[in-house]
Amino acid sequence: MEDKAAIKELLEDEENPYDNTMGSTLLSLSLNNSGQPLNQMGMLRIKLEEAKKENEILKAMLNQVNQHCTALQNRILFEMQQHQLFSSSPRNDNNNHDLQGNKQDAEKLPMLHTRQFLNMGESSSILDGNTKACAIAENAEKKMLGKNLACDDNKYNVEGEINSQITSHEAKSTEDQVSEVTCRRARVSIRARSDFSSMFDGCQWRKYGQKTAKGNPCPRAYYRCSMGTACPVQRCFKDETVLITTYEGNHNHPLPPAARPLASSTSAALNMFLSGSITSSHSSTILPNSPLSTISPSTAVATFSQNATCPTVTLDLTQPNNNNYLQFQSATTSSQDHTQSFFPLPLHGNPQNYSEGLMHLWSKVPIPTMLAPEKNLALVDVVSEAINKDPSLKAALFSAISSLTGDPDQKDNINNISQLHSKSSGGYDPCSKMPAIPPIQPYTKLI
DNA sequence: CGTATTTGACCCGCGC
DNA sequence: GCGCGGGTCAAATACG
Repeated sequence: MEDKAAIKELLEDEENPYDNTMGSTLLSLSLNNSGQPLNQMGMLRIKLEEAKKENEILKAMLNQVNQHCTALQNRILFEMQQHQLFSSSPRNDNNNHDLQGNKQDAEKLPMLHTRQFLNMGESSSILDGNTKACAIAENAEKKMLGKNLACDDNKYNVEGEINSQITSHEAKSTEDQVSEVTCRRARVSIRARSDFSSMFDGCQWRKYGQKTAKGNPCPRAYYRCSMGTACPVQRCFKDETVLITTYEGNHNHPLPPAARPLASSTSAALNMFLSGSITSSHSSTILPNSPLSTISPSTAVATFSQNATCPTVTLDLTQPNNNNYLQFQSATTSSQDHTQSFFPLPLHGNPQNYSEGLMHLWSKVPIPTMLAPEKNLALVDVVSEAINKDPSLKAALFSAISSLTGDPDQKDNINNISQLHSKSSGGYDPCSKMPAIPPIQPYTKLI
């Protein structure tokens, strides 16, 4: 019994890496079991190893589930859009080729941002706060790709990979490393009209400063994500008539459902940009089979800028839009150190979980009833109503989900979702639709 | 009383 | 080298 209790205690410590009591536990074991310390210690070590392996397996399973979830969200969105194109456009036959391509594109996209999401709890905690490691890894990546990309700590999935990048780089000259230390994390900037002084995106933010930028009467507020201990993600608001929200860094904790879609969309854009899919040399649409090829150009643009310090994606949602995609144009400015690219990017995620801020994104979806900004949240109801009214759409969704998950019960889930929102089609109540946010962990000040 | 926000001071990178 | 401005710190204050 005593051994079992000791093993249990050890396993509990293993499950809670932040509880640094392992040393004292081992010490007490060696004292309490002085009669047969070696045998029992050996057994405990074996069981500890087994527990570690099981933990790794569970982590991998969790990652896989997350990946499927994101892929599913994209697939649903794509199927809905495909259905809309087929039902509304007289040129359906001519678009088949495009749509096939779009399907492929839509299936590729989850790979990008899902990878970034999975990285959040793994690589960012290693790299964040270690600018040198970031710069070193970045340089190795630059060499590998042969492109002059800015720093992106999102690309390094495992610690071993990071270490190998660092090791391979150690032969570099010191002055190169110094020049790379100035590299900063990639940023995503979102411009949206809002009556609110901040943007509800599903995360908890703690304000730590405010400055009045020169030439701008409106102050700029600085926030840090307070959902995880020392989460490196930061953002600032430029509180104008158009709310500008800039994000920097990666979360080092699991995101709440409401925060995933927005982060997913923006990270996908960043990944496309940083992986070299978009360069300043592009002068036309990168995804030739995108729905954009059949739709007139949109005026909602996302600007990719790669200045001297960090790459930035700016999603401008202040312009009227007429399709499901943000229009990323591709252009090169006259400035040598500031190139811009524009690119079509599908919006990801489940509108059910979208918060107010993300509804600015969804307000750009070309659904006639979504014209009034104050009715942005009604999109959820519109979608659910569409699912309810159109059996073919529901069947398409079911087919898409089943093909991904192999779970026939997903049909019930679709029904549940659509029924849920058909019931809530009354007044607009942002609070009631705000997703549940996990308890906030105590704020830890960054050093 | 604990937590969040405010706000002036400070640090540091960058341009001239 | 110096000044400017963006970003951060931390004490004071507000709030629940």
